[in-house]
Amino acid sequence: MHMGVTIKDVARESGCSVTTVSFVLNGKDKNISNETIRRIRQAVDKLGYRPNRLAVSLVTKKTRIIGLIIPDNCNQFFGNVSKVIETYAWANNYNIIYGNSGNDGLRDIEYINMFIDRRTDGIMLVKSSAPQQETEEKLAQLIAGTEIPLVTLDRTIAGANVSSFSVDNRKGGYIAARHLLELGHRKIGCYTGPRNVSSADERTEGYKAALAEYRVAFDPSLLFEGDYQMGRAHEAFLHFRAKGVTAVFAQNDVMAFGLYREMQKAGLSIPGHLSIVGFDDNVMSDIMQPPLTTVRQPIESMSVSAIRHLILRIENADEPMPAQAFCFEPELIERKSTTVLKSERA
Amino acid sequence: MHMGVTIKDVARESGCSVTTVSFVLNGKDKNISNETIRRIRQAVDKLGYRPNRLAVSLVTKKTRIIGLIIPDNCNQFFGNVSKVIETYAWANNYNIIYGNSGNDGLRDIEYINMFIDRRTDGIMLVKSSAPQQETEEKLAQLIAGTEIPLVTLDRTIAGANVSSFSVDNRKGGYIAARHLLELGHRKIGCYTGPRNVSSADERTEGYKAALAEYRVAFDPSLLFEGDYQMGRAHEAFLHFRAKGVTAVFAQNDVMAFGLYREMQKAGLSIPGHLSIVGFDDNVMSDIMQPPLTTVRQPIESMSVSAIRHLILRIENADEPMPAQAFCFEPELIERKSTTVLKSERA
DNA sequence: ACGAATTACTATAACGTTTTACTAATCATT
DNA sequence: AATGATTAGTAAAACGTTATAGTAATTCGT
Repeated sequence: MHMGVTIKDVARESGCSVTTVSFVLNGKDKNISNETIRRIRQAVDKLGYRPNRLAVSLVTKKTRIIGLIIPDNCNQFFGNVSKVIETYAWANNYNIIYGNSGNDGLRDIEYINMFIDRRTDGIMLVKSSAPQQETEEKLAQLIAGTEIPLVTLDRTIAGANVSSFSVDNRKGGYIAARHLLELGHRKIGCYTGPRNVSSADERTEGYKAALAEYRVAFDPSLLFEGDYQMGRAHEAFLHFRAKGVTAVFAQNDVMAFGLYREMQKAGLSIPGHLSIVGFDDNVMSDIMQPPLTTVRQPIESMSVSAIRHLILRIENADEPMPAQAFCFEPELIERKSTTVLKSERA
Repeated sequence: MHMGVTIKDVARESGCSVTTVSFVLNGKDKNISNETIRRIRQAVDKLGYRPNRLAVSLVTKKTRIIGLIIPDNCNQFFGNVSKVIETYAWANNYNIIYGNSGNDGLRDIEYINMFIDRRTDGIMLVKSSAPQQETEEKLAQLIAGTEIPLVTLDRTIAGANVSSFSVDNRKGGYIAARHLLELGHRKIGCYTGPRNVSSADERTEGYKAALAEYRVAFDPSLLFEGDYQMGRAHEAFLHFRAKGVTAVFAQNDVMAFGLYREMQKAGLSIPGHLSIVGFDDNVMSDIMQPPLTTVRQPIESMSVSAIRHLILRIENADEPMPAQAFCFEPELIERKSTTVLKSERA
């Protein structure tokens, strides 16, 4: 019970050396008599001894801690990622130290340094958006310079040799836009994530590809740069109204919800006045009025694959595995927020 | 740059003892000549030395890690709590190891033991619901037996002498029910959180108090026990329909959203056919159609107070502070999901 | 000019484990 | 009866820091 019980106390209580105690506690008891084992276990129970993990880590050079960086735990998507990762880690005897970067690239770097200082066994990074060129380079350098296994999730780092796990964003953008095109829309707004964030850029690429396939000229003024949050929804709404679009592809559900709010305030109906397709398949998207048509990311399997891979790398540090980009299939979930274009605009 | 740089290397490089290096690195350099300081800093830079936090913690007996337990990071409310806590901790040079208990009381205990083993400086606990009597007692015992400062957030532990931070749930339940009563409703369903979870029980208490004040007899069959998630929404909906209630107080927003979904599926309107008031003021509640009337919890200030208090306790471990229950004011946010009772039922 | 105080350091014990290399006793083999 | 293998342990070094108690040289007060 008492806090400061050390292995020495157990040794004293059971009348043998700390070496022996350590051996039986770690299952290396081939050469220890049953009687001694019994005495030691008894002493452990009596004193309520639990090994100090700091001391263990110091000598074994393994902490069984994984560092996790996400932009913002309030965001459903990242909250979900974080939960899946922690749960899988826990089941495999790892714990998670986590940090919110707030989409500040410098924070990514600070957290990674902290993880290095704390000797975490691995790092799982969901990179911040809004990266300055310089910061991004520093990040890549920092990663290259450490031996701690690191994998990225959702967003990739330009010019870093690490394994990444993300949905096929290009394809996701493509199927979102194609869906709208098939419904007859031609003036399709694109409410993007932050520029220079791989996921957003790729979704925009896919959007363009679909336009091209349908021989619709790409009009850059139909893009509106968001931040994957709801903050700029009002400006986005104004912009799209001014441009007279009949549909918009919002690059995540949260921004789509922002548009819902603005449409409602303005007394406009979805999909009557505007068709909307989102991205993520947020839990709320099915409950919204109307239910949101969206591109589903397989968050759970992506996250599990990522953490499983990371642990694999940690535990097989000897055999070199080349960095790989793991790509997951997006899926269009058709609900009620999109409809065929009416010939006369509302 | 190289990983295994230790303080000894710095000592060698700068031509002085490790003691001296340690002193200047920790600002205890009153008695160190400027020249030596300069040489040491230079060596540190050259070698890219960063102290091993495990070793530091082992000797200082401080990890600057705080353990956080929440039921489920996917839940907006807990996700928000977790983010606020981590951000405040980070700003004060603490890091967070966190765990999802999945509302399993045994996990709470396992996590706490892990935190003890890892010598976290403090523990912030959002207790799991669904506690068995026995588990709850074990938890209280475990907490009583450790010297690590611990505070609870949102939910309190029966019979444990720890500081708690939560909204005045009783009052919250009261104002929710009173609002409905003022609108003329008399058959008011109560979609509760899990029984034996303090927050839920107290909200129900408040609901009863309001009924009493309006001289409406309390009917236990108007309660339906939920789990703060959306899972049982369908049964809840059926139950309330069968009972012919004209309004329901859902003890959190997520369950209210579940009701939204069911109402919509059934082609029924809110608040036309049913008035609903939620609890939490989830970010989505303003965006739902209709916007949800709900009882706001001041999540941010609750969480900040809790973590601030925890850190205070950690850093003033000597002066004994008695356990206190900190209570925060709920606030009714009136939106569009409630309306006056029409004399003829829909 | 002498002891006391100050300055600029350092050797070493601790923190709580794991692990390597060793010992001493018993057992089996020829 | 001597040799080798096995059994049942232990002493001590190592992990990378901090912190205590010290030393030797200089400065100061009177």
